[in-house]
Amino acid sequence: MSEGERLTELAKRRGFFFPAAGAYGGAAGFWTYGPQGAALKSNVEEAWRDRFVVKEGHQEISAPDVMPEPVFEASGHLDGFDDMIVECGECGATHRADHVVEDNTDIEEAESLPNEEVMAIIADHDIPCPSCGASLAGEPVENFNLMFETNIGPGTSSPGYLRPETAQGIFVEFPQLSEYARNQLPFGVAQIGKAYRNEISPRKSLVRVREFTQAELEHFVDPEEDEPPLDRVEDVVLPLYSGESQQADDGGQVDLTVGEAVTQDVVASDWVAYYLGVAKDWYERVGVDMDRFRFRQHLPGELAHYASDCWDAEAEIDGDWIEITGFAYRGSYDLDKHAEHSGEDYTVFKQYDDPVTVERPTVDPDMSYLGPEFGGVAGEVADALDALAARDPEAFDGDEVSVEVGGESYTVPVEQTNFAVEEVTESGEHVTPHVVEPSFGVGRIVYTVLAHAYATDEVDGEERTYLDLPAEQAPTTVGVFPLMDRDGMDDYAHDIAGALRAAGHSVTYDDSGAIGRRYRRQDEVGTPYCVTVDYESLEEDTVTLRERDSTAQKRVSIDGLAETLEQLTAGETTFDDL
RNA sequence: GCGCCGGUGGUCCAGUGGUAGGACAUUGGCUUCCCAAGCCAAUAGCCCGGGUUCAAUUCCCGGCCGGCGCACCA
Repeated sequence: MSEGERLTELAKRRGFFFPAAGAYGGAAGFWTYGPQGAALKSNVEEAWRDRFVVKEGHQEISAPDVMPEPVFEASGHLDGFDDMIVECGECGATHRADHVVEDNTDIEEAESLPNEEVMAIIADHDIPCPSCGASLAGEPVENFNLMFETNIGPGTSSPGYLRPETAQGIFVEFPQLSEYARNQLPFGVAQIGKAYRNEISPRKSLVRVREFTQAELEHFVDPEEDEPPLDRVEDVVLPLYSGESQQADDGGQVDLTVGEAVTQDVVASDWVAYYLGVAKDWYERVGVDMDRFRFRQHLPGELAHYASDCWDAEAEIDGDWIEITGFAYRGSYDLDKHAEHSGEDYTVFKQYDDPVTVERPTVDPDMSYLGPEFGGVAGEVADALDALAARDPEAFDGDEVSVEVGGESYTVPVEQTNFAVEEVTESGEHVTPHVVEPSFGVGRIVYTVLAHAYATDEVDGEERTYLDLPAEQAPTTVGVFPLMDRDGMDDYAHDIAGALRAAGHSVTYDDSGAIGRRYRRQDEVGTPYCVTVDYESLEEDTVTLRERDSTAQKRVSIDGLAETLEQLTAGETTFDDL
């Protein structure tokens, strides 16, 4: 059985995750997290929040899942997510229409052409189906959009879309968010939420799904000035698989510290390098096996439209590397787009320490001259003069100056332009922040953590399955059992379970079946500790504390039991030291 | 979306043109004072629709779901 298969089996049996709406046949790409899975996922999210929001001093928001169409016009998802598809009438295979055109003609960027035109090109060139060779001429070219569409309110006049990434919810609100950050760069805004993509074919359980949870951070920085606090992570070792290595015949993964990766320019962006370092430690914390983990650089052809450099965190399962996080330097792409489409201001005003005085060439053309002289183009001539002054002030050195408007040359006496060089005092400038984006796929991380935690060993000649989840992530912290369900041991155990719950622990009480069976149940859901009440407990107020991974037991006092568990799960003490 | 394979209690499987059986799990009881023990009992299933047939879980067609390959993965 593959790792994936045995995990899927355990996940369903123990309540981690299973296909949604199975009673109605299910819907591909949708999964329900059961009690254990929801708890694990929530713990992973909480650990992310702790590290990427709280510890970094960032802010978290929660934007809607549905946004109106213009948001996605601006973000590029309406076009970029919209694939042109042509279906072969012979074999039924579907192909990217723009791709078959590009592959069979000299035409580039066929995606930007209208569907009818692409269809005509296919017919003109009699392009064959890549699968079966039959002609695709005459087959309709249609759109397939990966976004789920809906209508906002009654009717269809106001289309909306389920967001295909949570990021746009942050970008679009930048003007407000900047205000809350007192317009001071840098600042980071995070969001944990659902995103939706109508994938053509969902695969591999939680890996490729149609509804998923993202944990994204958009760190807005001043590209001129802001530097990441690299000293905090410079010694973190990164397993890097660079684009260069991927393309080399004998290339492989190279371990470099964050500091080395930056000085050797393996990771181009210091900001990306910083977050690779932060993230590496975080993956280890939540239970990703570092022997099955790497950072892989996107190849040039793989880069998204907005990214200048991008690294993925990947985890290995069943021999496949799956992307669990993307680290992208998005530049000012997103804010520029929203500024352009919305007409709102997506910049911050950066005030200089000292105002600077600059010499600025200006013109103030005498329109009472230009008007009669040039008629309808007078305004354009004036604009051209203005632009020329900024570009080439020396053009105004002579008696006359010429500009071109609409292919015609217009000559104006310099005297009439009122050319001057003024001293202007500037107190600052408008800056469009650049964005550093670590984007985590929570479900994939949960899946990876489970796959990597899956372990078997032998206890008293019997095979045992357990999840060696980090205590912090485990759905349940402690199982509490009465050795026998009688003689007051049950009451005593109930009291302990109640006290531990009151102290904030996640507790499972179980009095069913033999004690060994109960241990194994908890092993399979990764519960790190079990407490058992026996006859001795009733007289001496002690219990046995059992550790999951070693199955070792120690007798401890019930006084301070909650604190002991707290220290164990926080890693402040070890079981061996008890 | 195309192709191949598959879909039987919660899980893993066996089996059959006359509506099914095991193992594990679950629940109750007995037993048992620390690692899935034993005994008794109970609960629980043929993915959906259509067709062929006296009769379909079984054969055929379509759908849905899953795995794999191709394509896709901004």
